[in-house]
Amino acid sequence: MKKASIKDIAKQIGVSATTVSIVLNGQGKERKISDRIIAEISKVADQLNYRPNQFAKGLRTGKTHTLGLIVDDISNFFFGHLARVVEEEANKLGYTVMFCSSENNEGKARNALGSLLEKQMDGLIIAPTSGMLPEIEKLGKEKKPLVLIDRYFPHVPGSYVTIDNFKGAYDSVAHLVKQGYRSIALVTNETSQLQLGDRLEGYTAALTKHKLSFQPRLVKQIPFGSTEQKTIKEIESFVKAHPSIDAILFTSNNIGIPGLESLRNLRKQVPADIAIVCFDDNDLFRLASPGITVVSQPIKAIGKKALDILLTQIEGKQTGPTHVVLKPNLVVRDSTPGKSWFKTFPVV
Amino acid sequence: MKKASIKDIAKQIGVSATTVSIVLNGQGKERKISDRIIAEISKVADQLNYRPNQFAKGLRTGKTHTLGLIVDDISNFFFGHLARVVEEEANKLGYTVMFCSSENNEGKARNALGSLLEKQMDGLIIAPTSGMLPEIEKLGKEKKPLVLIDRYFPHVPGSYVTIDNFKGAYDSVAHLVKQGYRSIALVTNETSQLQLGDRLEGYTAALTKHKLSFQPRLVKQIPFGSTEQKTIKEIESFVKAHPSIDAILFTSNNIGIPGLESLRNLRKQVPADIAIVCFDDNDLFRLASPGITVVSQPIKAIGKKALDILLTQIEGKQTGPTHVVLKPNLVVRDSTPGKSWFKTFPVV
DNA sequence: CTGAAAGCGCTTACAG
DNA sequence: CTGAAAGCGCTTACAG
Repeated sequence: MKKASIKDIAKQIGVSATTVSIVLNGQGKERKISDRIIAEISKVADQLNYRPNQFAKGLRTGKTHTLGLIVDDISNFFFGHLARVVEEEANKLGYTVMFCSSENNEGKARNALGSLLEKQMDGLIIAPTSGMLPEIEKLGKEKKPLVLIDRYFPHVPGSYVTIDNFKGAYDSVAHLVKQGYRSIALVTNETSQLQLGDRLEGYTAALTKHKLSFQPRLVKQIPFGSTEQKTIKEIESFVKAHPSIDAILFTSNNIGIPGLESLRNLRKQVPADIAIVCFDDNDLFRLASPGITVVSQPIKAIGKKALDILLTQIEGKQTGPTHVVLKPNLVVRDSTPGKSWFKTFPVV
Repeated sequence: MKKASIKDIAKQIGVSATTVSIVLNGQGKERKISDRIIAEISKVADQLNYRPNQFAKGLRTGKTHTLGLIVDDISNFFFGHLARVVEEEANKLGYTVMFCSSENNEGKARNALGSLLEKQMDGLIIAPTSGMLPEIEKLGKEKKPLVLIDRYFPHVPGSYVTIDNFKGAYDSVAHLVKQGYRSIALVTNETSQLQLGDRLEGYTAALTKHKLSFQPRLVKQIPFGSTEQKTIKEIESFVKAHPSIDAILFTSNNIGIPGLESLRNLRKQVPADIAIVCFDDNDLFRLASPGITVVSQPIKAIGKKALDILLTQIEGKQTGPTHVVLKPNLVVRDSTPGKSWFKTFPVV
């Protein structure tokens, strides 16, 4: 059984393709096609299991009703959930979305972008890698509907949705200081990526503000693309090398989750030996005991907002770039109980 | 700057669209186009930032090099990681993939399928909902390249990749019995879905085999689509209503993760009060203390195998339906220590 | 060595 | 009330 086309329907009824197209697009009444023909077309379309070819349609109309989303890793909690809300909202509006994972790898990111562009996406939501700068600039010049998420390029015009990363880190450190921790380390991926750079700045600013000196040796950077095993090992040696550390701020799940394993391998107790704060919430952090204190991002709001802005652009109502910076939320749990806690409940 | 087409390139050089098409498809040498023209076409294509319109290409050739994947929920650990390996493998082979979440909701599933079909996917990988039966049958008759994952329809011909769900449940229960548990409950979603039905059968078979009577009241079914809060509440009342329960087998993450919260709300200790086994591994189960014993699925193998089969079909080398049933892996952790454990390390 | 022409499945002025 | 014709951006026999 071959796929039915509009012509097949037309032929079978003895009517023109034009008429079929009009009826199938719901303009039958409006264009005053006779009720008999409308009914017949609908019936035959059903029988033949007709499905419009969106390619042909898109070729003709220039709209594909498909959006592209490039994230670091779709299997990651933050991006997986973000993808989910983008998909859900987009579906409600009649769009479908195509996801790609960049793995923070320039080559993959470029390929993903290229293929989404060739597939004529109506618009793009991108968590860009650093190397994407030229492509993003080019897209801006071509007026391609586009919104960046999670990070952006400060000097490139264009819309984006992020959180206040500086504040997220600042608040975390302030919280740790208040709880009595004094030797606070930062473990992060490459801080060349804007949001991680901002988190580093928030960290140092909070230290300074609280009269704790910023010590570069307490900042550990782990390159993107390191395997999980390698990350675990690196964090282990880092922690071993700095026994003074009493608290760690991890700047993302893909650092913080291996980080927990490192601590376990080292038989360091959380929070008795080391307190923990991590960016981005997930099931593990929420339900583990101890629960992990996190800087939680408003995932739903980020996804919805990004989609909103993108659709405004697609509909041509654009009025210059929109910048949205949402507030992160410090969720305090048992991994940062405060040093006084240990006096009340001494660890055996 | 408007998007450049093949004609724009042709016009600028004063050559035909045919020639440009040939060269851009790398058949320049073969078709003996002069080196000068080849060079010039490549140069201009670059300058104009030419990107072939895959729609037009697909319309003409009938191939889109795009695959569709329908899963329950892309933000779920199992399906997120599955999506990731399918994406990765597909990319290597020059395909991109379009994901949709069905939420185990018939309406959404149907919409997702419809839209993937309209978008002319070359092939489909689907974790089907029960109501999809007629559509799946129809696709089979149309010879659409298709492979089902996670579950299938026993009497519908077609390829699928699953694990041995019966064995997964059977082994879990056998393990629990060996550890000394005697009142083992099953908490699951609707068992009308094949893989869950198989898990229920494995559970009852193992009980019977070990001379423990199967007690229907110890099986709790929670409908798909229940909110997380509702699921938590339902499991709470279930556990409260059956104080004899000393172990629970959860048949999936979206039951087991809320299940952990229920137990925590009830102040039930794992494993001191209740032992736990859950289908599908994830970060939480692996890193929580106690670590949760799981039936782990070989996610990579499932994804790769499904893609393999799909591509064979797409390339027309099909030789009848292929059925792959992979072995699950029982990963024993601290949530099922065995009752003797408590004698050695009494719980305070 | 290169090009004219047809066609993939649609939509859209335009005409009657 | 309905249809013929052109065209979206490509590829592919076919011809010369």
